[in-house]
Amino acid sequence: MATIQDVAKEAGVSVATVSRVINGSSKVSPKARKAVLDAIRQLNYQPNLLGRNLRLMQTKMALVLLPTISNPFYSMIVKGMEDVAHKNGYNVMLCNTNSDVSREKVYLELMKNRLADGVIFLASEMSEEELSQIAMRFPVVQCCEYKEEARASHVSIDNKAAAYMAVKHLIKQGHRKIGLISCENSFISTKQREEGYKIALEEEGILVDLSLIKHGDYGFRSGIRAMNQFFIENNVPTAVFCISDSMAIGAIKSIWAKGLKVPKDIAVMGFDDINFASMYSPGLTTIAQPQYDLGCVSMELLLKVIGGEIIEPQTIYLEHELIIRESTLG
Amino acid sequence: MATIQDVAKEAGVSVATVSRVINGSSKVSPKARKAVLDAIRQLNYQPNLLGRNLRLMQTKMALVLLPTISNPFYSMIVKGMEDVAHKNGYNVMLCNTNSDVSREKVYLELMKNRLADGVIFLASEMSEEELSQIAMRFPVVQCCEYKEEARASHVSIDNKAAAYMAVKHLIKQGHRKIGLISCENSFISTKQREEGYKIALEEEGILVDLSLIKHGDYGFRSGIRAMNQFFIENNVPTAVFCISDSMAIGAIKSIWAKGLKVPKDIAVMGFDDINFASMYSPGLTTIAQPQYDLGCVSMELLLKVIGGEIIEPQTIYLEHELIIRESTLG
DNA sequence: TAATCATATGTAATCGATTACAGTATTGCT
DNA sequence: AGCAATACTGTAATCGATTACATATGATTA
Repeated sequence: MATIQDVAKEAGVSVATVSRVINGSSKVSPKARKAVLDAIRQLNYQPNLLGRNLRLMQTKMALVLLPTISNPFYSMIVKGMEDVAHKNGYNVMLCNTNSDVSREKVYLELMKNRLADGVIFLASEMSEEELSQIAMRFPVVQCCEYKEEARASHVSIDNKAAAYMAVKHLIKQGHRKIGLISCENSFISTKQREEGYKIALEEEGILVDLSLIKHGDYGFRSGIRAMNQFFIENNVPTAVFCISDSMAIGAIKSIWAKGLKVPKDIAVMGFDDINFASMYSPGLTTIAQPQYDLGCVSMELLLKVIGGEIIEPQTIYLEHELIIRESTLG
Repeated sequence: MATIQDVAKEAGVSVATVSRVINGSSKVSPKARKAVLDAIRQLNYQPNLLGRNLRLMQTKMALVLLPTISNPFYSMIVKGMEDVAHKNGYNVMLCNTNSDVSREKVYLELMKNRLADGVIFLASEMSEEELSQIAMRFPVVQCCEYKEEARASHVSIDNKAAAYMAVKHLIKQGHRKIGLISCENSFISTKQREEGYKIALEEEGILVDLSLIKHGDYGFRSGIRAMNQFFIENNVPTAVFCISDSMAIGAIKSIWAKGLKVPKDIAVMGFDDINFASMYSPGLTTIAQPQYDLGCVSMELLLKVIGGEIIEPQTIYLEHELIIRESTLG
């Protein structure tokens, strides 16, 4: 495997000149440039980035930690991140954490070991203190989920306003007994969506009834179970707002199992607008997040932090959108 | 940021001793070891892998190129690859290629530039010659999809046998007029699944009718369109085998739109057993690939190639499984 | 022509680790 | 005590790039 030395020798110049040709960092005579280019082609030379990165103390690599790539919600976000990164000469290293803190930490070692210049967290499970610690020493951005107290930038939608909009839509359809299928976790989005749900009800003078709030784990099966609870308790709402599309689809399956129709008997709303939301029958009414933009903006922010353009943590909210489909249109 | 030099000074030993403590490469006196360990803790030292990797000319990093992370089919495969990699001190770098050859090549540069020790391709779009070229110079494994002529190892299921099994199942259910929704692409799996379909029919003395073969692009919408074709041409099979689950779900949606029932009027089969296959109503009969194992085996193979234990390209087939659900059970 | 300046190029230090080799201290044995 | 073997440690070269600084060359001007 050819090195810069080999190229220099082949071209009859010094390594400095070869380096200058490669990086275009300063003037090189046309003759020398041609000799170097010829030698590079001749030897099929590829610069060894290990050497370069060591010298420059940078890797042009960004870590992206996400719970699982199997969640389609993340795919457009990642696409946005990648597009921005590539536009700026950066590469993205995607890391599946499986929502496991120790896995997260293993991957963070890559940054601590100088194999990445910065990190974006998607739904990290780490504590606020740990995150703050890391953010103090390295460039960090949180995307979608974030820790309120952590001294690190974040980019997300306004989940409270989005949930508020969702529930308002159900109320406008004439519903007064509205269930919520939420999750028992520590994500800020969960808390904020629950808040939005409550505020929308209260604003209409509807009492928040805790027996109408059930919990799942974002997943399809948990949506079935949560909806079943309503039937078991014989306390069935006329509309259900689920904080994930997968749970909403589970809820619909549960409703069908009782011989009821969606939305005629019970209206169902999801959250996230995963691909499948439009593929389903009935099409699922949901809240769309600007996933691609969330990814773009997060990466832009990270690159600025890496570049030292930003020191103080930033907070950026992007717009969400209500997507009305058949599952709530009586 | 502390370096090994700083640790050496703090501990009052040489860098060699520090390195030996870190790597446990040879005997170090208990006293020196303690001094080094203390200094490391004191200075919060993390070895700079850029230096180490340059010296050792390895990165303990494996590239995984996949068309898109949004395809749930890949997620368990990737999980398997990651688990095996981590067990062997390796990290995985996931790269979204968007089925774009130029993107693939950009990512391959990372390996050519010594930032990764090897690469696994999932459904590469590169030509056989290009793949062979790369496999000659670097450790390469192909997973699931592969180029027949490329001189590189591959791990996959036997797609022909799997499709054969699928169609046999439909025949056993009493179907004689069986449609195929395939794809127009150059993937070997497509070709092999079509072959399996044809052989199963011929074996039963059923003539292969080309008007019963439609093409999509793996996606949901293309499944709708393909199924619609049958209705438009007024040449509707009693069962349809789709080479992807998403197209199968599209086909079901199209069938419903005609006021027909699945499986009563038309049976539908998919391929891949994506998560959603079991979430759908009716549950989708499909062929499951051992995704996790495919990932594990691919990575094990790659590590062996990297380690020089394997020189000649290997071919490994894993077992598939027929998953029978409601969509074909009349 | 000599002095000045601009341009092109090369030498060698540097990044942070690993490790061959050499050297020193300690131990065991006779 | 003397010597060999063993255990430990340190010096310095090395990986492959970048780049500050020095130097050589040629062009320009007084």
